[in-house]
Amino acid sequence: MAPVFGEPPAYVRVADDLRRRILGGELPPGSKVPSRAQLAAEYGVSTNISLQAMRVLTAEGLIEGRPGSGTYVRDTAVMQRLVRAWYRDARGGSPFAAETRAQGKEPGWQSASEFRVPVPESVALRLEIAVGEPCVRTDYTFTADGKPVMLSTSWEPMAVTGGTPVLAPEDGPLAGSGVVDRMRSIGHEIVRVVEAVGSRPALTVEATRLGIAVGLPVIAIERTYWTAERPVETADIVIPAERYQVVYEFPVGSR
Amino acid sequence: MAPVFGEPPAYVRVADDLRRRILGGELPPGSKVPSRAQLAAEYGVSTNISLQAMRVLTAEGLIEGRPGSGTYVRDTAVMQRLVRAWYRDARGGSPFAAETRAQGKEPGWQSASEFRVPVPESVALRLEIAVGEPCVRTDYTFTADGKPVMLSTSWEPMAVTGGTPVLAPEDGPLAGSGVVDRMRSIGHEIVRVVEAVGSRPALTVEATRLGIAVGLPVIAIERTYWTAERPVETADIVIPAERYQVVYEFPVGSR
DNA sequence: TCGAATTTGTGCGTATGTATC
DNA sequence: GGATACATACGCACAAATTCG
Repeated sequence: MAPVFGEPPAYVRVADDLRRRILGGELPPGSKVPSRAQLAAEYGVSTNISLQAMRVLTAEGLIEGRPGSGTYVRDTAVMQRLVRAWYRDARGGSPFAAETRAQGKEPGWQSASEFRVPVPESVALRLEIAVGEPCVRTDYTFTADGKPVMLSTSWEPMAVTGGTPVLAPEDGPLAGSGVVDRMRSIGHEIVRVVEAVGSRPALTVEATRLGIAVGLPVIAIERTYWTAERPVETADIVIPAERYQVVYEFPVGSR
Repeated sequence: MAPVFGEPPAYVRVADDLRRRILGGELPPGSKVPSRAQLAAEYGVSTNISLQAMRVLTAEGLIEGRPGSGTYVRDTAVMQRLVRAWYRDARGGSPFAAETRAQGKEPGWQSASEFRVPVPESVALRLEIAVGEPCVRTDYTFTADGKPVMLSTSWEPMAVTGGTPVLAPEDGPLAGSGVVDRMRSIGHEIVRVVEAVGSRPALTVEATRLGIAVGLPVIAIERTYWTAERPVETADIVIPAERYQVVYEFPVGSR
């Protein structure tokens, strides 16, 4: 049948109705979606239309096909929350550990630093330094109960930390402390943090480290710590979007 | 030809190679992608495989078909920022307008309210009310220079605003003001806001309203305003992730 | 100006392989 | 082993839009 001008294509019609049935609770999570043949009969279309409609819902993450078995409504993943409250850094210490323990999971992380790394342009702009300036780059993998939940790549100009005991975040007297404490110990008082939150498909390297499929959306946060004068640290933080929300909380009305 | 076990399907192979050519610069933004017939000849597959491969890349937002003309590599959009600073709501007024003007664009919005809507479970949990309680639901479409940039669906319990002049956000003496001002005028002092930021593929209805392809990632924010006692408003905010970052800024170190 | 060719978008029927029950 | 279901793949057809001679 040729598409009819002026109304949505058949596969969109079927997808929309299936979505309505799923979101409306008629087809709860875990339940089996009618097979292609059944859908074709129900809606008076060919099985290829059922297929196309199901592909749309699969791309939306609503359903999941299991060959030979059937197509099922995906479980509404219990969203974990990563809290980034306004008061978070005010207390010092490493934010991630406290957050994770508060949710009853055991935090952990691995990190590795590289020194005198020439800073790439995108990072140089954020740190307000010249392209190629030497920096300390530190790669983190954060885990909760042993499973990776967050990646972070941190950049600090050698001009700031060079020759100090806190040159490498994982060494020295303040190992494991947050950026705020480390910077304060060498005379840089951090007064604000800016987080730019975006979302994009996971790169191959990120997907591997996080144990997810390539191309699934991740939440990408560009975080920059500022003293009164200048940015002193910036980091690219990557979180699998499917499992996590990032929660910001701040006060209102104190004027 | 039947799929060969152990290696990726033909349409994935074609999609992967096309993606490589696009990201590698061989096919720059704006350039024309080979037609279905050309691709089929190039890769030795049927035109349906070309079609399926192109559908994958379309879903990823890399290419865009123009009927009768061809398929083109999409322009890499410039990333705009939506600022949600800690001090934002402290000043009153509508946050979106000021933010947008600050970036040199003309803000606008349409809204429509519906009354005595029984609240669905997901929203009831956030508002800490019983499922089915009557609420005012308001749908917003926010625009910058006439182009839609943000959707929002707001929920307010009738138990809070019923019988007051600010029942509908777009009517009354404080039309166009922010939630904080409207609530204060009826004796509810908002003291904090919580925003849970996630990312997921766009639903069809959202993609249509935002003018993006279905399935492209959107940033989904669940925002809830709290008085000292209870949540009084919650909203689902949807922003195309491709074009926007959401920026949070807050102070550090005042302890 | 008009019509033919091209291209995308949509839709149907069929065949085959593999997984599950 | 057989029935069912999903995933992949091909060939064909047609409508609408664009392009070009």
